[in-house]
Parts: sequence; structure tokens; C-alpha cells
Amino acid sequence: MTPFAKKVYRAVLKIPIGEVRSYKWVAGKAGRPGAARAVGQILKRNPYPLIIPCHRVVKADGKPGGYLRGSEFKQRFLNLEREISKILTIK
DNA sequence: ATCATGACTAATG
DNA sequence: CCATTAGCCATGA
Repeated sequence: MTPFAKKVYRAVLKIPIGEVRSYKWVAGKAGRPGAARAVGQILKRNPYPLIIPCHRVVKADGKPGGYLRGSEFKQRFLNLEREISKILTIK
């Protein structure tokens, strides 16, 4: 676990349910604006799958981005989160 | 120290 | 909307 990785995960954990942020956004929060690509590397080697909401991190252009096996699951999961947050009125 | 590797980005055709 | 292109950067070998 590198210090940069820590910051990245810390930032990702802050993303509210039903919302998404770009890799770039995370990079900035991690103190290294422009390291969006590196962020991908970190999430890719995610030590705690399912604990870290890496599915809420998408590309800057809105596309799903990557995920285990592909991005299909990611896309659907985000929809579910949006709905549940709406129903339960979670910010 | 050097080099290759992407779950990226912004610009262009 | 899709493809290409050059720039970017932490990591690991």
C-alpha cells in the first residue's frame, strides 16, 4: 500500500451512494491532478474489492470505464445505487 | 535509474 | 458516435 494509493482509496470512499466521480476528480483529491491514469492503476489493483466503491469512479466523458471482466456490471450497479438512494432518500 | 504498462483525458477527424 | 493521437503518471520489474 503506497501513500498515493491510500489517498486514492480515501477519496473514493467519500463518494456518496448513487453518485459518480471521474478518475481525474479522484486524482485531484489524491493531491496529484493529472494522474488520472495512475488512479486507474491503483483501483485496478484494488486490495479490497467491494469494500472500496470503485464502481462509482467513471471516465471524464461519462463512459463506465473499466471493471472486473468489463464494464457491464458496473453500469447496472450504478443504476441500482441511484434508485436505492432515491427511495431511501440518502444523499 | 530506466522502461513498459494501463480501469485516463482532451482534442481532432 | 467511433477511432486515433499525444500527453500524463504512479507502479513494478
